[in-house]
Amino acid sequence: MDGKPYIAQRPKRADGRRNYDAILAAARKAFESAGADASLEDIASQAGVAIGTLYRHFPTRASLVEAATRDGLENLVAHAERLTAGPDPLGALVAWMREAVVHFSTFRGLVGILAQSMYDEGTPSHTMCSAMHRSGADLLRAAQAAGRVRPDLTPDELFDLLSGAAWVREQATPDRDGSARFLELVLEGITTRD
Amino acid sequence: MDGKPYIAQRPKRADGRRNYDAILAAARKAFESAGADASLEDIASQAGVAIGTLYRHFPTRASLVEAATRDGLENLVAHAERLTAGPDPLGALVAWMREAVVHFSTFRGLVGILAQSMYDEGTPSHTMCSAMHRSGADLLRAAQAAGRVRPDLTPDELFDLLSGAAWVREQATPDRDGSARFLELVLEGITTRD
DNA sequence: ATTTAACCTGAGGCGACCTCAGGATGTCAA
DNA sequence: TTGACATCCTGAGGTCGCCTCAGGTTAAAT
Repeated sequence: MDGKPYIAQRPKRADGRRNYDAILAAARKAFESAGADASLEDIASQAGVAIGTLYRHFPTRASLVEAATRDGLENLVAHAERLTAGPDPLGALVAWMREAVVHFSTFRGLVGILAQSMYDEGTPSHTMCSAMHRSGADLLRAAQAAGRVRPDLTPDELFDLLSGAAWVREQATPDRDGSARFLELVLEGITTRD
Repeated sequence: MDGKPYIAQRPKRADGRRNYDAILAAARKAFESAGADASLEDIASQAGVAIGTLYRHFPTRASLVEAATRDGLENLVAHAERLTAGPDPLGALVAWMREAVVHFSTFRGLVGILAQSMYDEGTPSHTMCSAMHRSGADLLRAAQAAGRVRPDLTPDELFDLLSGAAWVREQATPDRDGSARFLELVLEGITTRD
């Protein structure tokens, strides 16, 4: 039905690159303070650019979100690769899960977009989500092979748990952030008894 | 600063009541199919009423959501009271949790509103949320007293877990609903070892 | 029948989204 | 240096949803 999902790529011309970067910086700031549904017109004007220019580089809101979060998620995947095949599979999985929850809740509304993208190809973030899925699955498999995590837990279920934790974190206020405890309780449920 | 939160109450005049009910019915339908951010103008026109009439009865979206979900949540609270002091505290808690997750995810976006209302007085749904909080806390306390649930779990944490499960359910597609498994894993984490 | 408080209407201002025709400009090759 | 052109930028304007309010209508009480 549709073509491949649009992935924003840095433009060739100097002014294009400048504006692309300015928009991305403004978007990161705006998303962080106003959530994923921040005003695109605000972002454009904050970047010192007309609204049409923003749409030129990022035809959809999802493509802008993808570009704004790509680096962080790439780091997450890279970190997973560094952790894989370490001496402590359970510790690696747990550390990675904690980190993932933080990245998933970079700003309000992100985790919903990622959860959507995880199983919906044709979404800008789908590529990165798939990579994360693989990373998480690898770490999970290793921890299961070591007998430290219940063997019937699937990667999909792992991501449901991570997403839930990230969502709770998203809802948190400065005085009330239950996400750390949330993850702790979840870990209690998925690790095997000593 | 502000007065008490607005709680929609059925109006006195016959035409007022008629419209109030029609709006509520239209809202329930719209929320179910389009989520909590359904168009209020659509709801009004679906109810055969001008937009001003909708705003007369429900000055804010939150007040309409509250009215649309009050019955269901009242049932949930009533059910909790029926379950309290039964012979099987853990079974009661688990049954109630399952039911709560279903109610929290009646439509897309609801659980976020409820999570917000839980700790924010001055919100239409706060009253009902507090009642639920008490209900859940009672069931939790009973299960803990029976030694079936870890004693360090607080009601706030219980609601974080429930909200997380409901959010996962909200994201689910017909072919992929991990919320039941989510709850199962969570229960594994909060129940005491046999 | 009169009165009146409750109720209803819908035009209109606002902000956000998104498109597109027309103009500006960097880049590259000659 | 100078075209030539593809890339890029602009911002007016159509659409939609939110919300208000001045003016008209009506149920219900006396």
